[in-house]
Amino acid sequence: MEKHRNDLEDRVYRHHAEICSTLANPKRLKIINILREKELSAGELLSILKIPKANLSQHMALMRQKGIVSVRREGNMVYYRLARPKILKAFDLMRELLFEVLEDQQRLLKEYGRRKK
Amino acid sequence: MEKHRNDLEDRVYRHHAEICSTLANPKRLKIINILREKELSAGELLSILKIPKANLSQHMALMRQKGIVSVRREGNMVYYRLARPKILKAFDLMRELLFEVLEDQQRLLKEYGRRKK
DNA sequence: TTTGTAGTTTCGATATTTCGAAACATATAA
DNA sequence: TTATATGTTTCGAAATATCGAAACTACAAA
Repeated sequence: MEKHRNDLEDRVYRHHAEICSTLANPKRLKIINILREKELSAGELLSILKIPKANLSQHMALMRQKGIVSVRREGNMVYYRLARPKILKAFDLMRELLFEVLEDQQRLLKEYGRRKK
Repeated sequence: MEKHRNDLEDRVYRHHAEICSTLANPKRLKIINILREKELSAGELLSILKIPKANLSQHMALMRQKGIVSVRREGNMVYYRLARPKILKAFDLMRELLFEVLEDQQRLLKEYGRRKK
């Protein structure tokens, strides 16, 4: 009864970690940022990213499965778009966090340097 | 000259991915959530988490290195705290995103079920 | 039907992450 | 000093993630 709550809590943390993992890859982040403005076909993404199409397809399959992107078929082509606006909020927030950290580290390095070794 | 911009852009995406990776683990997320309210010593975290202390130390070292937590020594003990408020914004936003995705998936399952197989 | 275009899936090799065990470090107490 | 309490680091094994190559699928045009 208490155990169940913990199991549930742990499952939530695992899902939480999974959705973070989905963002934890440079190519996928780049794809998300490219899809920021408008939906694009796989081919259009390929011409921007210059990676093998099998690899793109793998990343897109993962993001589709995790609810990050949605798909629309039109004839031969497959169009991808971000599945929800919050993806971009997450992308932007994580990048802000990154810059905060980098600035802090810069600042620390300078202070340390000022102490003449 | 154009190459350099791309290299820089790719390096930013790699760093961006790294900071996402730091959140992409259930234990670390739990630790972040526990540190939401106040700083805690390693021992206090251990008594909540019930994991081996070497393992906790590994996670804390990683988060320290990535600028997620800060440390304060006091005698024997080491106190950890979140290094910046934006960590919690990120934690909360990612969890909201998770719930949005889960709700969507639930909804899809129901709609699909209504179609009688 | 055959061919071509656009994209996906599977397989196996490599790289990265996670974690327990054991050794190590550091500060306090006896 | 020696012992104890609190953490950390290193090492190697297991689990996960990434990716290229090749086979495969879906649709359209000839």
